Amino acid sequence: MSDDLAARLRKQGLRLTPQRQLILRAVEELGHATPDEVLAHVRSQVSSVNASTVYRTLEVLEELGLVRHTHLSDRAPTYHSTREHEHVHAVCRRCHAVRSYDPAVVAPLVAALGEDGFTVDVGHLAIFGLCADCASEDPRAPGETEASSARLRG
Amino acid sequence: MSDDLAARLRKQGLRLTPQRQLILRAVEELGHATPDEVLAHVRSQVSSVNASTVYRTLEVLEELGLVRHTHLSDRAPTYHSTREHEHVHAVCRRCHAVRSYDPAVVAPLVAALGEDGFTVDVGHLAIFGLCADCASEDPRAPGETEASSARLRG
DNA sequence: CTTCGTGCAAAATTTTTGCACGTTC
DNA sequence: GAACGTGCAAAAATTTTGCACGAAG
Repeated sequence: MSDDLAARLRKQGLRLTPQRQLILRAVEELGHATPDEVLAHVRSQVSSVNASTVYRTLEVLEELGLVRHTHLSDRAPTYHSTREHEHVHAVCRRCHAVRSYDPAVVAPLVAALGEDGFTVDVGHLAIFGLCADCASEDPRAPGETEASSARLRG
Repeated sequence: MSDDLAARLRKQGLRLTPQRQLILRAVEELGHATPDEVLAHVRSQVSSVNASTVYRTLEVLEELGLVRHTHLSDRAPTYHSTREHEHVHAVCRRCHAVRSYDPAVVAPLVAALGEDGFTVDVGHLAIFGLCADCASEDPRAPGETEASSARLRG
């Protein structure tokens, strides 16, 4: 974990700093978090950490292979630790719940595109749709988007 | 097509305007385009179209079901026409080429999550990875991100 | 003529960048 | 002590919003 961070940084001639440790830990603790959320989390522990440091650090951590990002919303990217087992994300458009699935669910997909020479980045996959709860609660016509439902609600 | 637009607009009490026609046509002609690209395309034909109109119109068109968006890059969303057959997008991290696949490739995935009550929005799916050309041209260690390769290159 | 849509300008977000200073190795 | 990292402030880039005027039905 943190040893991992220190080791990987050293191997690249980069330095171990409190910010880098805090930001990595924040990602691990939050599970899935946007740069903004990471910043807030880190700041709740230490006051003076800058947004630009978060952006720069998340980039470094991703290069080191310690975190990854996916797009779990139409907005900011969300980062997660690579210490978790690799997983596929499914996001409910309605309630925004995120469920993780075993990569096995996309094995056939990986195989199919693989025959075409395409190597799927499974960890980056974000699958949007409607979760069981939301589907039963309040069925809507298919094809509706988050935007449209927001507008119809508003 | 445009008739479709007129009809759907009318049904919602919305109005048919030249901007809406142009923007829809731009999306159809471009295949996959960001709001910015749509704006540029429209402006190449008619001078005075505003960015905010593009944003607002893409939202309306999506509500009408005439266009959809996915996230084919880490940045802006990209819109495509729903007149095309529904398809799954695979984007190469390296060369940014976008290939469309038949939804059949994700049928097992849809089935798997379906058993869990999750309804997959196939049209929104964006699969990242490495295409055949790029994989053979210049193999890299697995786990590398676009950011890291950019940095290593830079 | 009534309602809706657009352009414009300003604001709000989110992310990036340059630079001087402080820290790590 | 040399190189790297951070905070800060400013700049970019992207998207949203309020409003008055023009256009569609």
